Amino acid sequence: MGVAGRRELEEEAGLRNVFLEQLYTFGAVDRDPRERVVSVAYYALVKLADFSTKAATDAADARWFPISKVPRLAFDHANILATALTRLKGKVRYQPIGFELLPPKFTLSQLQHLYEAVLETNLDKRNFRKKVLGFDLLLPLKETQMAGRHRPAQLFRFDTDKYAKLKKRGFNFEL
Amino acid sequence: MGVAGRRELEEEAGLRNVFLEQLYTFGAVDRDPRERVVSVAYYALVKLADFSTKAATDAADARWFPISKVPRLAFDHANILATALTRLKGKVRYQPIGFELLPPKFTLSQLQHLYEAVLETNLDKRNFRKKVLGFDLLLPLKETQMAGRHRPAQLFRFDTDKYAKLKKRGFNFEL
DNA sequence: TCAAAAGTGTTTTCTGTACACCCATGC
DNA sequence: GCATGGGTGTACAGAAAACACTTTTGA
Repeated sequence: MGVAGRRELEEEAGLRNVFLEQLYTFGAVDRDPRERVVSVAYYALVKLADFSTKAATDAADARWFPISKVPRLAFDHANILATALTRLKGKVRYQPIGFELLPPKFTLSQLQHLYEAVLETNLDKRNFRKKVLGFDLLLPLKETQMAGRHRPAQLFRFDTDKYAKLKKRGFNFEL
Repeated sequence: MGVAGRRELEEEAGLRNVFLEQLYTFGAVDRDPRERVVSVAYYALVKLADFSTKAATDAADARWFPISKVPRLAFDHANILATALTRLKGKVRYQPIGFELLPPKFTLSQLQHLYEAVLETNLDKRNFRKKVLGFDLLLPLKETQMAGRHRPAQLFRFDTDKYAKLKKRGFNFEL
């Protein structure tokens, strides 16, 4: 499923291997029922780095907005966006999709900031680390990341194989 | 949304006021792509009592199966059913949809059996009652139900108004 | 009086949350 | 040496889980 959407994304925006999920199918009831438009909406999670390089050049009219600054949208598009955000907030709590939005190597702080942004809350650093490391899905690398004049941060990568196995066994992640 | 599906249900099966939710939109990729069939699937929760009376007469070819005994289904229908079951199991945990499947007056044991069936587990009687009554969404009636040679059971009804209000405030139910 | 389901509290374990200080680095 | 974000452990409270006996009825 979502094959067409995936191909679209790939051809139009040059993005592959992104998290892509069907959102909802919207039927515009308020228009002429004989000429009814039905939109099967998908949403994707795209790393900002990927987007700004490849996609920005290929799909010239695509743009990037912070949630708080999205302009007025045509038709029911605002509604669709709202649906997507609600879904994302719900989904992020029991499925570790946060990792889709980070580069392959990332620090725990980056991950935390991401979750804080999506959930629109603040999280306790120690508790966050405790919990997320407790899932045993993050592999510490031998590298660190130096960014600014402070202690370098440990880099991790997400263990997709392990995650796939646990998911098959009906494992439950709750952040 | 789901207006058409609701009308269908009402006209074809004579069922109204049932819980109806969009499930997923299935595109049959494996058929000829130019003559592609796209199915927007919905699922509904129907009280067995309603179904066997009204619906059974109107929609003559509709039948009722226990999950374990559903016959082989055509096309991708088995896949659709599996999707619905997964969704139901997930949904039942944070939204009290169990009540949709019971008559207006019901006992706590009935409710518990329902949850056990859907979740495919056993639940502790005392813990279940404690939790479910803790939500303060069940109103005890002055009636009891006698069914068999044992102590009669207290009947309850679900407080839909209160639920609607709590839901608006972003309340979180977790069973 | 027996079988069968209804009903009821307490203890223990686990999970979530709050909270403060040292560390490594660049300037 | 100081500013900045990285990194760590413990104590407390509330939630979840385990657990066994009495009650009411029909036969």
